[in-house]
Amino acid sequence: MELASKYSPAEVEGKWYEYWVKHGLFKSKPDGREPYTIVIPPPNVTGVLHMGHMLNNTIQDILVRKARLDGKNALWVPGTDHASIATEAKVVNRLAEQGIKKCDLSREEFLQHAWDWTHEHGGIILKQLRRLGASCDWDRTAFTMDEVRSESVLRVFVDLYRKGLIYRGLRMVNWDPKAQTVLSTEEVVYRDEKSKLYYLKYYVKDLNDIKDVKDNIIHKDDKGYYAVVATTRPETIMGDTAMCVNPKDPKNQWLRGHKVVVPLVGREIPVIEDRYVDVEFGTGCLKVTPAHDVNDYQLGKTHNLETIDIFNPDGTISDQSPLYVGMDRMAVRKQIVEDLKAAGLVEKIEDYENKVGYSERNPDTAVEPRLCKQWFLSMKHFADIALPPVLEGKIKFHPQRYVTTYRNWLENIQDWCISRQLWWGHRIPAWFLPTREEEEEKYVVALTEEEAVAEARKIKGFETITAAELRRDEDALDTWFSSWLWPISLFDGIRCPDNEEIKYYYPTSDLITAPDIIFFWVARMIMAGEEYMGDVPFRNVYFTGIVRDEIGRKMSKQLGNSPDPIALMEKYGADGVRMGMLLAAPAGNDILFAENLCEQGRNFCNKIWNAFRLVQGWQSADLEQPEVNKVAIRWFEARLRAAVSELDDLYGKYRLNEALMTVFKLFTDEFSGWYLEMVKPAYQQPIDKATYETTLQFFDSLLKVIHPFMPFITEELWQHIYERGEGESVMVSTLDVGAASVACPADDERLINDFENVKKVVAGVRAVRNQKNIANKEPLSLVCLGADNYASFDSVVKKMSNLSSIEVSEQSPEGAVKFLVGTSEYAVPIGSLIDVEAEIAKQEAELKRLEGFLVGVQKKLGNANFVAHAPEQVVALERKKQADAEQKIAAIRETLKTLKA
RNA sequence: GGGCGCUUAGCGCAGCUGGUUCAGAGCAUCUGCCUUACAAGCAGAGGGUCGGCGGUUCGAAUCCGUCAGCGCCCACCA
Repeated sequence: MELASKYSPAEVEGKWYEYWVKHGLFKSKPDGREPYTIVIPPPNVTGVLHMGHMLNNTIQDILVRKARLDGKNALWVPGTDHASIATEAKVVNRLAEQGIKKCDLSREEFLQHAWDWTHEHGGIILKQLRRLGASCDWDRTAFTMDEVRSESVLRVFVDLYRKGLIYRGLRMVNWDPKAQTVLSTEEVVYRDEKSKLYYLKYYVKDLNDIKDVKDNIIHKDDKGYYAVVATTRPETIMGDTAMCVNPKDPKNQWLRGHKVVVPLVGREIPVIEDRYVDVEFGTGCLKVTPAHDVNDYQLGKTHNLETIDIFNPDGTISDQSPLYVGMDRMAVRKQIVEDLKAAGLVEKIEDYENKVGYSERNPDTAVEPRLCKQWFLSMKHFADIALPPVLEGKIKFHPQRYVTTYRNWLENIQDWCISRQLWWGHRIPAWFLPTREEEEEKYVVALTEEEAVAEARKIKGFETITAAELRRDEDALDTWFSSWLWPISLFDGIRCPDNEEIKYYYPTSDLITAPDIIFFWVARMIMAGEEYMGDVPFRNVYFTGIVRDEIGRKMSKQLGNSPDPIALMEKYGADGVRMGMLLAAPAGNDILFAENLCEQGRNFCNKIWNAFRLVQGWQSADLEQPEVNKVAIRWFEARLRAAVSELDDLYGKYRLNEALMTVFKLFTDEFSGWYLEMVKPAYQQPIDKATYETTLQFFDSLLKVIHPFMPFITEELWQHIYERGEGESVMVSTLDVGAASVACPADDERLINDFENVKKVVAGVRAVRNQKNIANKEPLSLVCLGADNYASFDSVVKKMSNLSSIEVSEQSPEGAVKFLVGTSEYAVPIGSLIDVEAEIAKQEAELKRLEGFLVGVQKKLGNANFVAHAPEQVVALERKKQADAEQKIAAIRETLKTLKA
C-alpha cells in the first residue's frame, strides 16, 4: 500500500467514528468488571460547541478511553440541559423577530415553540462532540426535561416539601427585569462600576430653630433646615419611607425625632434610628427604601415601616409611585437627577465606584432587589451532609485548593430560591386553593393533579374541591434543581433507587467541570447524592481552567476571539486539536489557547504517520538479528515499560498535559529518534524477522498508549499494522508491556541510565561533525580514552554516529577533538581539520567551569558543620563529586598539554 | 473587607515531604542540513543571580516572615 507522506485526518476520522458506533464500542452494560463512569456536564440543549466544551470533553474522553484500555467497564453518559432561563430567552428573542410577544401566547403555545426550537437545535452540540471523538454511549442520551428526568425532579420536590425542606415565603430576592424572573444569589454577578454618589436634600419638617448644636453638622438654606442623604440610586426616592441615622452619631443628633420631606416627592417620612447605619459613610443619613434594598428591607421590618414598591416587574416605574409612572428605571435615574437639580435639591454629586449586581444570563441587566413570594430550599441540612465527604477526602478535588472555596461557601450558605417566573422548565407541582384575597394563600404540593385534589380535600372546608378549582403554580424550577440530580437521574435512581444500573454505576468515578459552577452544580450534586443515595455522586472532581486567548482574555462572542472548533478540527484534525487543547492545559490553570498549539498536534500526527510509513515499507527476511537491533530492543522494552508506569502515575494525578508530553517524547524522541534509527535497515535492504516483529509489537503498544489522546490516527494505524477482525479496535484492546515478566526492575533502570550516557556519546560525535562541518555520510572513528565504559553499546554508537571503528587507547591520537561524558573521555580524530586554537579555547572554558564547581564542592566539604550534620549519603555524594571533578580536570589539563605541545 | 492562589528561559509551565553537577522539558529563537519515514522534518546551540528583602538551616527555587505585582472567589456599607 502506497501512503501519502502527510496524514490526512479528514479521510479517516469519520470512518472510524462510524465504525466504533456501529460495533457498539462506546456502549456499556453492568457486568462483573469494575465500572468507570463519567456523566457529562450537560451542555445547553440549544448550545453550540465552544472552546470550553472542547477542553472539557477532550479531558473526559481521554479519561474514559484510558479506563477502557485498562479493562474497566467504561461508560460516559451524554445528555443536554434544558437551561431554563437561557433557552427561554432565546425562544423569546426568536419569537420577537417574528413579531410575537410571549405575553400574547398561552403557556401551551409558548412551550410548543420552545420544544420546536429544542428539536431543531437540540443535539447539534452532541453531533459536534462526535466530531471530537467523544466516546459517549449515545443510546443513553438524556435530557433534563425528558420523562425520566422530569418525573425525578417533581418527586424530589414533593419529597423535600414533605420533609419540610422546601418552603414558600416572602423574601427580598434578586429580580431580573429583562427575563422577568427571580434569580438565585449565585446567578447574580457583581461588577465594579463607575457611578455617582448623589447628595440629596431632605428638608426637615417643622424645624425653625435649633437649641443644642454642639458637634452637630447642620445644613440650612433659605428654605430651611435640611438633612443630606447620599445615594447611588436617586430613582428609588419615590419608595423612601424613612430616613435613618445612627443613634450614636454626634453630628446628626439634631435630626432625632423629626420628620423629613422626600425631595421632589413631598412625602413626609420619619427619622428613625438604627445602629446599622455607618456613621462614617456619606453624611451618616441613610434613606430607607424597604421595597428595593435588602438592608432597607430589614430596617423596614424592625421599624415597622411602610413598603412602597415603585417598580413594575419589567423595571419600569409602577403606579405606586407619584412620579415618572411607566418610565424605565434607568431613564428615570437621568431624569430625576435633572429634575432634582432644577429644584435645587441636590447638594453635590461625587464620582463613586460601587458594585452592581447583574444577571448572569443577561449581563447587561442590572438585578433589582425585590420583595417576592417564592419557593425556597433550606440549605442548612444540605450543607451539613455535603461538607464531610469533601473534607474527609471521600471526594477529591483536583486541584485540592477548591476544597477551601467549597467549605467557605457551605459554611455561609443561604437558602436556595428555586422558583423561576419562566415557563420553560419543570413546572412546580404545587396547586393553590381558591381563597379570598385577604386570606392567607393555601396550597398543596403533589406529584399529580389527582394527588393534589386528594390532598386538598383533606383540608378543612375543601372536602369537595375539584381539579378545576385548583390553580397550579405557574412558575418553573431553577434549572439547577434538575441538574443536581443528574448523576442519579441518569440511572433512574430517583424513581427506582434499587435498580441494577444505579447500583452498578453509582457513585460515578470522575466529574470534569469548570470551577465557575462549583456552587451551582458540583456542591448541589453532592447534596443530592448524599440525600438520595446516601453516598457521594463521584470520587474525583477535576476542575478545568477557563479557556482564554493567547493574551489572556476570556473567550467570548463579543470579543470574537473564540475560534470555531469545527473549523479548527477541519484544519488540524480532531486529534491535532485535542492535543493542542491539552498542551495548553495544566490542571487548575487557565488555558491560554493559541492556534499554533493545534499545529503541534497536527505535526505529531504526522510524525506517527510517517513512522508507520517507514515500518510498513520494510521487508522482513530470514536474517540473523544484528547486535545493534538486539540492544535497541532490550533498551526500548525497558523504556516503554518505564513510560507506561510513569503514565499511570500521571493519570492518577490528573496531570494529563504531562502525560501527553510523556507520550509525545516517548514516540518522537525515544521511538522515532532512537529506536527506529537504530534498527532501520539500509535503503531497500530487508530487516530481520525478529526485529521486524518486535517493532510491530512496539508500534502496537505505542498506539494504545497514545490512543486516549489521539483516538483517530491511532485507530487507523492500529487497524493497518496487523490484520484485524471486524469489530476489533485499539480502544478496547489491552496493553501488555511485559511489566510482570521483568525479573528485576532495577535492570530496566540501569539499562535506561546507561543508554542516556550512550546517547551523550553519540551526541558528542555529532557535535564534532556539526562544528567541523563533517557530513554524516563520512565515517569517523572514536577513541575511548582509558576504557570503554559502555562497550556493550558499541554497536549503537557506531551506527548512530556513523563510525568506522571504536578503539580503546591510553593515548589520545593526534589531531583529535575530545569530549567528556560523565568521567569518561572520548576522542574523535579528525586530522588536519582540527582547529587547535578553537579547541584550546573550548577546553579552557570547560576547565574553568569545572574548577569553579570544584571550589564549591571543596568549600562544602571543608565546612565541618556540613560534614557533621548532613546525612552520610549526602556527604559521600559530595566526595564523589569532588573526585569526579578532579578526575575531569586532570583529563582536560592533559588534553590542553598535548594541544599546546 | 475576608479568603485562596500565582510570580522559575522570549511564551505558557514542571520542579512531590529542603541535599542526585538542580536550575528543567515543550514551544519560540539562532546555526547547519531537502541525509530515500517525516522540512508539518533532522542534527546542534544560546537563553533564567527561580519577584524584592529578611529569617530558619551545614545546605533554600523548595520551609517561615514581610513587601511588591497579578489573578480568582466570597461579602448588604447606602
